[in-house]
Formats: sequence, C-alpha cells, structure tokens
Amino acid sequence: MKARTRAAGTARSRIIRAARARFASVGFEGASTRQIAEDVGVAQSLLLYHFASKESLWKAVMDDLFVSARARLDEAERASRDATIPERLMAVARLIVQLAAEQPDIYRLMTIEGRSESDRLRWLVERHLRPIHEKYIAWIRRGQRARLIRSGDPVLLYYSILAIAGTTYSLAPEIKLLTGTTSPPAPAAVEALIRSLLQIETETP
Amino acid sequence: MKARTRAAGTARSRIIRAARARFASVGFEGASTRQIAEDVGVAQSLLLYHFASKESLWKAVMDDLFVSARARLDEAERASRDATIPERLMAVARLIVQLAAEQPDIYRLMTIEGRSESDRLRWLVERHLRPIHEKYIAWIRRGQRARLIRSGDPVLLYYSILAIAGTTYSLAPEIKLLTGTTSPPAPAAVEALIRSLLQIETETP
DNA sequence: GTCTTCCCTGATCGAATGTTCAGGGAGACA
DNA sequence: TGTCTCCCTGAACATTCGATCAGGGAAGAC
Repeated sequence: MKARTRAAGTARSRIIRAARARFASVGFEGASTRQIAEDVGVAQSLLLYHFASKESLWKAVMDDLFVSARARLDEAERASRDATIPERLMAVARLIVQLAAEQPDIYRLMTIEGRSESDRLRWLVERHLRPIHEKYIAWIRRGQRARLIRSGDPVLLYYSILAIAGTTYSLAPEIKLLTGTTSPPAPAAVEALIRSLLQIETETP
Repeated sequence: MKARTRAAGTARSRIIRAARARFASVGFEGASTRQIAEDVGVAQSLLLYHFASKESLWKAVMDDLFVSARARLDEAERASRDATIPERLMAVARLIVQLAAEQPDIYRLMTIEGRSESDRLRWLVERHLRPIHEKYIAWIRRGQRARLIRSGDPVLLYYSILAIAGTTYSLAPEIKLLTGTTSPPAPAAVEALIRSLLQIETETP
C-alpha cells in the first residue's frame, strides 16, 4: 500500500513538474502531452488517466504552484506583522524575487497566459491571482495615503514590481546568449531596484 | 503592374501582421499556419509561397518589426544628440514605452522567445538584439561612471527598464480581467517609474 | 484461494499539423 | 496572338495532436 501510493504519487508529481516546464517554455498550445510523457518516461495515456484532459493537467500545475506560493506569502506576511506598510511590502517583494529566482517557470507561466484572453486566464485570475494581487495593491494604496510610497497608479506600480522581480530570471537564456553570463543577478540586487522604484528610504538605524 | 504588385504587397504584409499577432499570443510552436491564413483570408499554401517555411515567416515577422523599431530608435538618438547621457537614455526609454504601448506584440514576441534556448533565439540575439542592447547597456555604464545613474549591474538595470516599459501593456488582458480597467496606463506614467528606477533627478529649470 | 481496487501500457481514433506539388489565371512583353 | 512571369488556390502527403478504450498486473481485503 505504502509503496504503491508512493510510486503513484511520484509519477503524478513528476508529470506535474515536467508539464510545468513545458507549459512555461512553449505555452499551453505549444506543449504536447506526448513530449511531457516522454520527459517523465511514462506512457502518454497515463497523463490522461491522472488528469482528465490536457487542460486539467494545466490547472493541476497551476494549483500546485500557487498552493505553495501562497503558503510562503502568508508566512512572509506573518513574519513582518509589526513592520511599517512599506517594509511589509518589501518583505513580500523580497519573497517574490526569491520565488522567481528559484523557479523562473512561475513567472514564465503567468506572463504567457496573461497576454491573451482565454477561459484559462479567467480561471487563473479568479482562482489564484485576484486574492493575491488585490491584497497587495491595497497595501500600496495605504502606503501612498501615508506618503511612504511614491504616488501613481497602484496597479501599474504593482505590476512593475512583478516585472522587475521576474524578468531577468525569466529571460535568463536570452541574457546568457547576449552577455555570456551564466549566473543570474542576486535577489538582493533586484530587491534594491524595487526599493528605488517605490522610493522607500532605506531605514537609517 | 502597379495594381498587381500592390495587391501582392498587401497580401504579404497582411500575412506578416496576422502572423505577428499569433506568434505573440501563443508562441511559435502554438501558432498554426492555417489559423494565420484564415485570419488573413487566403489559402494556407500562400504562406509557404511567400515564405519558404513557418520558420522563415517567423523571421520575416521579426525583421519587419526590428527594421522599423531601429529606425525610430536612431531618430530618438539623433534628436537627443546634445543632451546628457541620462536624458538621452530617458529619450530612448520613452520611445520604448511608446512602442510597447502602440504595439504590445513587440514585447510579447521578445519575452516569449527569450525564455528558452533555441536556434530562433540565437538568430534573434545575433541579428537584432545584440546591436541594440549592447549600445544602451554601454550608455548605462557611462552614466554610472559619471554618477548620474544609480549603480548596480547594468544588464539588470537595462532589462528592468524593458520590463517596466512592456509588462503592463503586454499583460493588458490579464489586468483588464483583474481590475476591469480597459485603458492601459499612460506612457508618461510608465516613464516616470523608469526615471525613479534609474534615480535620475528631474531637471529643475 | 478469489475478488476488488488502483496504476499503468499499447493500440487506435479522427482531427490538425507543416510541407509539397500540379495547375489556374491575369497582366507584361514580343 | 503566343509566351512568360508572378500571385494564388486546392488537393494531397506523412506526421503528430488530444482523447478513448480494452486489458495487464501487482497489492490489499476477504
């Protein structure tokens, strides 16, 4: 029993991992279930046994991604509970940079779906994006009212934070070809840029 | 003669325009030549008459895009010939924001190819990206040496400029679903963010 | 022992993919 | 008039796509 469900669990999760990589690099339409199955080393029909359809597999990838991401976001929120709004925002931004650096596929998946309207995008926005984004956009608004964060459209500011956090990691292959640099920038450097963007003064102790 | 080549010219350019939209939204692998032909209203075999293959069509789309973009970049450089380095950089950044706002597909095309190594990416980097990017990264270096631009990895700074310039326009469908806002941010607002990022002081007249 | 449940494979389906090819048709040139 | 070039179409090619289905086979329940 234990061995069986463990083997099943790893097969299922290995499929999700391989699917995430394919969806992130060539998009939903460009990815093929046969390629994913080959990456994992199982029959293609097994994908449709564990997940009812290619779309279900995609949704499972997204659920898997956001469940762990939201857990870590909640943890970052709790840890910065007593700080000022700008510093709480920076704590969240720091985590987002860290997530993008660890798993650039996260940012790739989001930016490949957000560019054209589809049922998948609607599902993603309502199920995962809205709860996260609306909260932090509200934080930005609060920081602006207290004049602790630069003024301007909060949505534009929020997406600019995401853009800075994810782009260099998402485009690492391009940057490598361009500069020959194999190592992506340190999260701390990216974090400093976000701080500049929001015009948060570094606290002087 | 005139009518014939004009009709041919428009068919060819209409194919390029439709292909650009498809490649930008679903990527090279996800786009199908039959869809593109249907968008234009011509036979699918016509695409392979004008362009030898799907890949040739993709390259034609990229050439078409960058030829006009580089012409406008050159113009912006010439117009700001006598300004300081940071202001010349901002003039270029302003144009990049404007381009992304007018044709978000440009940024979508670049960010969909740069995420995984491929022959297409290598071709794109050597033919179009390298001449542009290396020039402006050198500008950033010069501005940093003169202490007129914030310090930090010039490549990271450059890609952050691109990211801020393009992301909100590229992800307009997602933002529309999230906020209900149909009108994307004004280029001036995006430009102001880039100015903050580079820590360029607004000139006080 | 038998039975049931669950993970997994192989064969196969119709539809869609990129590419090739033969030929039509309209204007240019003689 | 005949010939040539160029834009374009429709049919067909082998391959690959997502999805369906029948069945194998190991492990636990009885």
